[in-house]
Amino acid sequence: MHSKNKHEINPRISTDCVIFGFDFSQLRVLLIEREPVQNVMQINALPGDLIYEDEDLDSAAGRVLKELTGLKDIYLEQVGAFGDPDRTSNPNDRMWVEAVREDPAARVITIAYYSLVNLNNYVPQASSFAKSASWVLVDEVSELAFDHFQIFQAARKKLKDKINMRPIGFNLLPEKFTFSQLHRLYEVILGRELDKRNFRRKMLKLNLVESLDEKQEGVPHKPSQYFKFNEENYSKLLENGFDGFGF
Amino acid sequence: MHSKNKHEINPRISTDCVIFGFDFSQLRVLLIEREPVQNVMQINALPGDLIYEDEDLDSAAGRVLKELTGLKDIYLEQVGAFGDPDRTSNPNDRMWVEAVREDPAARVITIAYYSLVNLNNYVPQASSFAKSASWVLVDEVSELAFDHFQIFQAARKKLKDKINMRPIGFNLLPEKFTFSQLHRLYEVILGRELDKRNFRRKMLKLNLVESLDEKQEGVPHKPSQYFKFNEENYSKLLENGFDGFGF
DNA sequence: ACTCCTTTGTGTCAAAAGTACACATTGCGA
DNA sequence: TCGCAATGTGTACTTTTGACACAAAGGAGT
Repeated sequence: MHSKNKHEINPRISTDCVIFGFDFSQLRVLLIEREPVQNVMQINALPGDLIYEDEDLDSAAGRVLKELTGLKDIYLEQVGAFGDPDRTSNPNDRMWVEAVREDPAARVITIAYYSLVNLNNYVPQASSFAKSASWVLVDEVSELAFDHFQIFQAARKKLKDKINMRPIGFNLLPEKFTFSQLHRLYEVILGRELDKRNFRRKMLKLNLVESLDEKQEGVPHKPSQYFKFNEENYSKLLENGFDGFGF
Repeated sequence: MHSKNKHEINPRISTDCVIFGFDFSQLRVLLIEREPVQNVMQINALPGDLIYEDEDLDSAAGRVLKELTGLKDIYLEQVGAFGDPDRTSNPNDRMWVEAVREDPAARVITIAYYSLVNLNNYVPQASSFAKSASWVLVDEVSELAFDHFQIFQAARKKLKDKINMRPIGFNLLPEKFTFSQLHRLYEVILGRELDKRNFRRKMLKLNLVESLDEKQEGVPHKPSQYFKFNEENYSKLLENGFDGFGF
């Protein structure tokens, strides 16, 4: 008749963060190694941990990320919930959970978040149960703990969809940047080449970047103009419901 | 050092379904009324309930939907996780939870799913703790239980984004349909008018619909041609990575 | 000072897609 | 047979896309 029945579960909720970092040449993702536990093979993992009782999901993700990697004030967006009952089927994962968790048998459902940041602005500092935290090239990510690889892939897809839906955010970009850097960003995320001239034309029409009276210096080639974002136009565009780039 | 600490939570996981139904003139959403509980004001809710221990999230959503409304075999897609700690702050909701749940104080985190179906193919049959289940016009949805209104809005936005990304699925459409019906579908979901001729041109170019040798009968005006979906072309399009309609 | 190297920055043209718009056709019903 | 209501169609114009190549700037090495 209603939900009072023996099937009710008693799960744990965790949150995992997929932080993409871009240094204007390559796309990386922030991974941790966990503190060693006897007999458990070292394997990379997304920064993630159980959430607290009175914490909303978004805050929990921010806190966990900070605790494990030192990164803070990052705008996180939800990827979704992941929670196969056999999420902890890998023996390594199970041993780790048994060593670390109060209730290792409990089922865990995780809410994943992602973000894209300027890699140079964030230097990860491992703490809590993270032994190390570092930026790994996305193309070199292989085995990850639990279902983290699946989560990583989902986040990557979401990032790709997103860049076509909304102009890339300010959080990512340095104060000033060159067009080539912006160009590379799009190529890396979309995973394909974009014609230089067509890219420039399209981007300029959006009026989201404007050129500064400043050029690169000390480069052994024609110096490029620096640009900055126009935050005002960006807000306007978002208000009016931006409908996609279509690169 | 690690996550063995008193903050760990002991939450419940539920799933809520936002099923949009279209009858080729209006867009509706499937809502239930819960069995009355003393002193609890009747209020609409999304069909949703706690999940079982060994159930993956997707299956749980399907099961819950079927239990409450009789609808089954509906392709559900995840909207996301919702779980403000004060989700049950409304007194009505709290009373209802106290009457119905084993552990009414437990925090609940819900994973929301959505779908779009042909309203005429699904006749809801309330059961379990649902007193009634019915299709409500989306524009007439007002107060809902818990954070269901927020979930509903998120799902609606997702649907809108989606229709621009992927051609509308077969699950929705009857065997045969007219172009006007298809046209109306897009208008209703996008919430704006689309030029009839341009819509037809664009849709035909996709090769997803083909005309049957059959016309409407008995209508007091020029009868329209019937069309059907071309499932083969649809699959092909999805494989090749369809990039959006842009209506 | 000259040459080389590397990266920047720019324009055009043809094809495709988008947008706006009006009128004849069909079949029923009165 | 006239009216009504919805279907179905084409064209002209504008905008966007996509492909494509070469001169310009500045440092580095000789």
